[in-house]
Amino acid sequence: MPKQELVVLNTCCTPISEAALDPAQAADGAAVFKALADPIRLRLMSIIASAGDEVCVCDITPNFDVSGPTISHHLKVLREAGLVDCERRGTWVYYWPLPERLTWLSTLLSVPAPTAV
Amino acid sequence: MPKQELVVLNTCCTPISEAALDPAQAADGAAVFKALADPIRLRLMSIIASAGDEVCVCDITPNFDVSGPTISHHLKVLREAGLVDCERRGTWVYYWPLPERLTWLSTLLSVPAPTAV
DNA sequence: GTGCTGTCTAGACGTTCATCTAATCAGCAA
DNA sequence: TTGCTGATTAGATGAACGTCTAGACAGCAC
Repeated sequence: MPKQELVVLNTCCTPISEAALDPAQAADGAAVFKALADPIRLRLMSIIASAGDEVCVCDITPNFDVSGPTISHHLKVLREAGLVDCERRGTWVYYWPLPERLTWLSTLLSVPAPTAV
Repeated sequence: MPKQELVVLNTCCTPISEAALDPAQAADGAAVFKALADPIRLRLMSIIASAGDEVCVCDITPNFDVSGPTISHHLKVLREAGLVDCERRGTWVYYWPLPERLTWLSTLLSVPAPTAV
């Protein structure tokens, strides 16, 4: 696989309900959300993330009604967003999740328990 | 690890790392992520969510380099995604967050274990 | 009423995106 | 080598998106 250009990985870990983002943080976050802002990609991500193991592209594609190249394109978007990674082994290519990214987004959106104010 | 203290509220609340989404769930989720997939909207959301109170549009707009109508358009997108709501009072319009939506997304993306594997 | 301010709506314009087909690359087996 | 399969890349096309200007609307003050 060619080297992929990842968006800035770390930095922001304060929930948006606690502090507003500066423009650069917002750009980073929006870029990752954009990767999840497509029904097919979100479903791809959920399939890979829930597998508990790596998943072969050959097992993914039949679940969708779009062409193989389209799936490949969406997987590339997820890859470039740092949400998944992949490796070719022989004939097949396997994908697995990079959970740090999901955790980061989850933290970003988390809201303190709505207990007493 | 300490159980994540995120409030599980409504409808879809199984993290994608536990179960894959069906197409309908993916479409719902993607629609909300799309609302956050723009730098200006994500920053708007963070300003409103972090305010701890409602925010006047007149206090929001000066923070951005785009025109008033553009801000208005983005606020409408956030509104239609169920992320914020607003009310006109006299001359000014005030926005506040709807935290259930954020909680839902946060839960969706949460990763159960610190991924020891 | 007139005038002013704050916000939203309408329409246009250029860019970005999702999708397809066709072609290419990677690996395996005669 | 040739042939076949799985996956990605390249290029084209139509739809969706972000932004703008101009105009409309809501409310307040005079």
